Amino acid sequence: MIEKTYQPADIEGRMAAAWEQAGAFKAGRADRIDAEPYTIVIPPPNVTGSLHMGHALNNTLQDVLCRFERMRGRDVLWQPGTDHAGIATQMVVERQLTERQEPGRRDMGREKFLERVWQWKAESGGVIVNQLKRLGASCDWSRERFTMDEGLSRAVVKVFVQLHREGLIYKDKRLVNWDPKLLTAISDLEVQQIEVKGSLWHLRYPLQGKTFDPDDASTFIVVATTRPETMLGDSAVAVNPDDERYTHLIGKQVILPLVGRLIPIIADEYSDPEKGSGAVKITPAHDFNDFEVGNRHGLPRISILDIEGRLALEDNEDYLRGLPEGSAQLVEELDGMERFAARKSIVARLEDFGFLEKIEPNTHMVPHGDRSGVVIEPYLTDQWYVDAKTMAQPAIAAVRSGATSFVPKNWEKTYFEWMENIQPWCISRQLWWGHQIPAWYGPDGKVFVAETEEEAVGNALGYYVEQEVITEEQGHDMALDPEKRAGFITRDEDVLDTWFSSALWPFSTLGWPDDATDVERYYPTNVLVTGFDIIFFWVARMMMMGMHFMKEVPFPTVYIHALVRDEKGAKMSKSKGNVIDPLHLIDDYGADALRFTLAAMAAQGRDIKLAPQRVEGYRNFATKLWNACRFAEMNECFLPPDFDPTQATEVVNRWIAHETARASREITEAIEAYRFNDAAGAAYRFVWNVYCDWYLELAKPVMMGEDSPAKTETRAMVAWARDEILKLLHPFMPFITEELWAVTAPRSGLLALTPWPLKARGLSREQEALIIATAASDPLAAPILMATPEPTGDFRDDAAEAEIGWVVDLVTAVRSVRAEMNITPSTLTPLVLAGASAETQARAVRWSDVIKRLARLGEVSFADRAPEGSVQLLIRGEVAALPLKGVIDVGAEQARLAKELAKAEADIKRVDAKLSNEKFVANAPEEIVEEEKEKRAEAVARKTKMLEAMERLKGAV
RNA sequence: GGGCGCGUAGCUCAGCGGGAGAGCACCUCGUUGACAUCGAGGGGGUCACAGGUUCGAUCCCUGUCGCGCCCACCA
Repeated sequence: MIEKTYQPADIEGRMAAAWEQAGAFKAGRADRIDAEPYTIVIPPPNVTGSLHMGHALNNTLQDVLCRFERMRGRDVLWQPGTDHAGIATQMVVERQLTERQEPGRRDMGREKFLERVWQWKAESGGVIVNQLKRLGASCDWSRERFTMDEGLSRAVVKVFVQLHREGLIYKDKRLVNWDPKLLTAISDLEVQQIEVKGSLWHLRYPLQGKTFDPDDASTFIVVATTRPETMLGDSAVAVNPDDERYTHLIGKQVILPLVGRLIPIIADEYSDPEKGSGAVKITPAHDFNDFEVGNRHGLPRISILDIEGRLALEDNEDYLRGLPEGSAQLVEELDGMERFAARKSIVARLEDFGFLEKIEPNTHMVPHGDRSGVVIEPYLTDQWYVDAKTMAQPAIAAVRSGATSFVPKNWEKTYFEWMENIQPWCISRQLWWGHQIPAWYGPDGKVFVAETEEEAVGNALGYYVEQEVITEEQGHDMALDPEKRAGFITRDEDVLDTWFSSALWPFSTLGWPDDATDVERYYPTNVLVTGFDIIFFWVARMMMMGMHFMKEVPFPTVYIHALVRDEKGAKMSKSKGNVIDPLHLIDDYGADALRFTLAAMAAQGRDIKLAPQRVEGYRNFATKLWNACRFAEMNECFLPPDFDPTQATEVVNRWIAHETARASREITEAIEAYRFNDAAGAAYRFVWNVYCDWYLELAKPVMMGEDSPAKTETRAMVAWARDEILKLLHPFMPFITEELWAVTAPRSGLLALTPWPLKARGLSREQEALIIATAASDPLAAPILMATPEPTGDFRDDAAEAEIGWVVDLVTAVRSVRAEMNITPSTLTPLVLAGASAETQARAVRWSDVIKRLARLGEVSFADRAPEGSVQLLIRGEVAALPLKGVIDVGAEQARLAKELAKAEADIKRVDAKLSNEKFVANAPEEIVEEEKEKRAEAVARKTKMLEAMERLKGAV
């Protein structure tokens, strides 16, 4: 029994439980052991995450594909899991500690802190998973993984060690993007360039050997900078070798103001005569470009900041080296000063001594940490890097060759652009939460990388024994006792970038490197579904790692979907307060409505501007479906087990079978091509505008009538088409369809596991017959293929389409004219078919009940000519007349006819213009020309009928 | 500075070489036996602008204007 009203919240919980209980989404089910696998790995959401609109879209699309392929009999593995999200998670837990006024991370110590994070994960890490379940995601939840699982951690270590051995991971001291708030290095991708209104300070650097005079430009050189505080670390001034203003100064020295250090004026192409003063200060330790210049000229790197971005001058050997007497005072005054305060202070001092020439307003891009939001400091440290340039080569080639392709294709350009200009990937992070780098150091800083501590320590001790740093006996003791080697062999404290483990996701989740069984069966995956915002972060890196370790692309297709924005097109963000919470939408309208909305809007573009009203509209669609099923139930529509829709005899039934097959094909082809919006649109139109608006209405008179073979057949067909609809909609609206599936008939299994409409699989008649025959003799395949008897005949029926088309046209035209003429619904108007063909007359008789009901007609009769004073309609070339003498306003009808006539004449004129154009006739394809000729004939006929109608109307006056 | 994309009905968006579509909103009518979360009918668009290609352009090409996004170390 179907409930009277559709209440999503009620059924969603029940259906989710039913799927869970049946193990419906488990990969490798016994009944599919011989089936072809279909694999998708979920883009793992952060454990700290909660479902936002992007997740909702992303997972809806994946779920549509998975449910679709599952119904087509594939062994679907949708691999779920979450990402440990290093920085984000650590921040969450640290915030929690602060809120609870507990000791901070550093006070607590690494081990304790990590315990706390795991504890937090156990308590709160499951939130997003449950939210995905609410959305209806048909993942194999029994296989849920986490990037810091034991198995995945082993994969990380193995990959690190192997890449290190191959020289593709190395340690290097160079400038990194340093986050002075989070106190860690971050990768280029985690840096956001933000436009900032700042200043350009022009500073005077006195030339050595001249007496500095602010009013005498020959005594100094002007450099322009946006970061005056870094001048403390300057080690040169660069000018362009071709810049004639400065050529005479090349090789001379300047005295660094305030500091007193002598630094050279060098010639370097980097200096752009157009920019600033044409002379630029070089600070190799605090600027990426200057670093390069410094390397070219062998300049010292003078780092003047500490990890928190404060001036660090005292005890700073690099800074103090070569400074004149008397510089101690400055060091004392400035040491420990925060960088922006230092900027002010230094500018003030420069101004005091006349070293500041001018300040110009200057808007420029300033790097910010995407997590911390603070200004990133280029900072000189030791970090681990992946040789991304080398690893990118096979990944680029794979896309070039088409082994992997992007949908839509234009994203490949973005991919190539980035991959071909890729920089070394900084993978070490000064955090605690993450995969600790498997590297150990000896007392001289030598690195030992190995998969286990045991191995690394063994190697290290062996080495130091050999080097006679320690005795064999000492080495033996240290090998056995961690305490004894403490301080001698130490492990690298740092952890890896979160994306390092994510890059392995397509194979690490399948058991690599421990167990190859699932890797063999499910790798490579079939498609990756994701947003363009993580092409670089994730897709590119999976391609690199997949190519390197699996020697095969991780996925042949990357489907890039849009980003969800708010109604005005702004990116949703908490700070803007424009976030639409998908869970609220689910509460208000149901998960099915939300899913359908997202699928319907998933046209391949850049972004989706979501208006909540859309969701309401699709909730109404679900209600419509619900009520259509109730209607079938009320009319005792059941599907007999041996029913064959292709063998129907009633025209209306043949017609709906034909239309259903057409819709199935459309939907199937659209999903196969990742045109989710087309698939959803086709389903929507079929269910509402074909099945509900016409088929059920046309079927009503038969179903309300006496029992008859026609009634029996119609009941069966109503049920058959309904079942097909439930199948076709299931990938988009799994909950409501599963519920309706269960309550509309006794079923042997879940809709989620029911075969997709077979005719829609694009198989030939012979192939289908073969499958059906195989299924009959193969018990394993039976549950999949035999659940529904498959049709034996052909669905296509042009005659039925023509006949129902006539009915639809007639009813629509009559309704339209009735509305225009303001005829009240209670007035039943007679219908006279004038000069109707035998075929039309037969149709009119067959459909008399229906057209009377739907068009509010009285008697239906035939005549040679339309009665005088009647409204005359043209239905498929023949006249249908409504004798409304006295009822209608003749003037209005005249106007209506005149309008129709004018339209017909305009049509003729337009077509004639084409057909009389020799070039058109000569150049246009034949079928187009034929089409135009047909149009002309039709328009001429229409014109004739209109003229006649006007004559008849005159007669009435 | 490079790259990508968008400007189609009041709003949100499809379409993309042969007379423009949907949902919502709007107007009129409707308690007809699944559904008022509904039904019937209707109004509303020189498809940003200007050139070009073509027999034919909303669709292809070029340019202009407006908007958005991504990448980039430019003082």
